[in-house]
Amino acid sequence: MHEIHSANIASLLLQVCDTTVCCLRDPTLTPVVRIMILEGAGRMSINSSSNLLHQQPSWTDGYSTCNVSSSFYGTQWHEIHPQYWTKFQVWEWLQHLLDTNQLDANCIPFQEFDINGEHLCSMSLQEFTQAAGTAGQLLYSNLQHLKWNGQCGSDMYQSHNVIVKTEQTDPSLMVSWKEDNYLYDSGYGSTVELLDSKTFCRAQISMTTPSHQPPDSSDVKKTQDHTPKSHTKKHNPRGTHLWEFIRDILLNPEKYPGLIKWEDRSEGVFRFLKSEAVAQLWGKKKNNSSMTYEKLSRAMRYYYKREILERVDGRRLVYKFGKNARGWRENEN
DNA sequence: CCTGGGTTTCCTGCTT
DNA sequence: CAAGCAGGAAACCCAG
Repeated sequence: MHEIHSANIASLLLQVCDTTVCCLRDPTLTPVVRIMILEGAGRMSINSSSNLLHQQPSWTDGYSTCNVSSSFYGTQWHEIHPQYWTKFQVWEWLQHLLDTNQLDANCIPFQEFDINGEHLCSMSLQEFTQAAGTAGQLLYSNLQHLKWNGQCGSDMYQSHNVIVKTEQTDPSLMVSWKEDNYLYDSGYGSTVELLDSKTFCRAQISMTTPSHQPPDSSDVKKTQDHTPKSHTKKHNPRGTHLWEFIRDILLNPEKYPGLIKWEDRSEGVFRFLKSEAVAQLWGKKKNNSSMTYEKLSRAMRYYYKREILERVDGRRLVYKFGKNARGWRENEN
């Protein structure tokens, strides 16, 4: 594996070319110039077998304040220009868009995006629409923003530029649904209403250009009147929930291979391979060095009652996602 | 300050 | 015997 974490990348680049890093940290540089610098760094890369795509330094310090937890500890997609994303980072970006907009996993066919950042950046709006339907517009718009602004504005990923109209007409039903499905709050500062996957699949998405969006007079504002501050976020005190953390490991096996594996992908059955390592990773995420699998598993067992997990009798270290766990299916319908 | 959600910690007893 | 499971109880943290 060519896993190189951001800290390693920074030190690597410092060794290779201090000036490159310094240049990249210059906030006055435009993304285009940063790309040129990166390309230069790529030409002077350490050895030809190293994968340049894994050696990108931060391309904007602005991202450092962005609390994006969908990719947890490695080089994060938002730290580098989309042009240099790996396939995995493309998927992370897609996942983040799903999370922040509370979209359902089946709204974006990940298999259509088994491509790297370079390929992604070359795609036209039409190609995005072909690949991802109505969600393609969202992807395209967001990518353009990333390509040319590279800002991690608190709302740039989110719904201020998306109108979602559903067929769900009974407000009481919607309220009921929201009460029953509070679980999938990713904690990313999502500003959209929670959407049932089935509801969303019938949804219409229409796009407006963020830069042309009047701040207070649009339908969008009426439909999605949730600035990050005003949004009444469901409780998620410490970022990603444990079950989401577990799910993300399962969905990103290349990131942390050999920790957890699917036993039955379609049924959502999975098994801990390195239980203590997962616990330590979870503890690291929570700044809790004393986390153990025993404690983690207690938290896991609490999910049974909430039907986020189902019991798997007689099998050690085996769990199964329940009906309230979302985002783990390959094709959620 | 209070409350509730989501853990975290500790524990006992049981099973593999 | 160790490791894991089950679940009660209480504490803790944090956002609303």
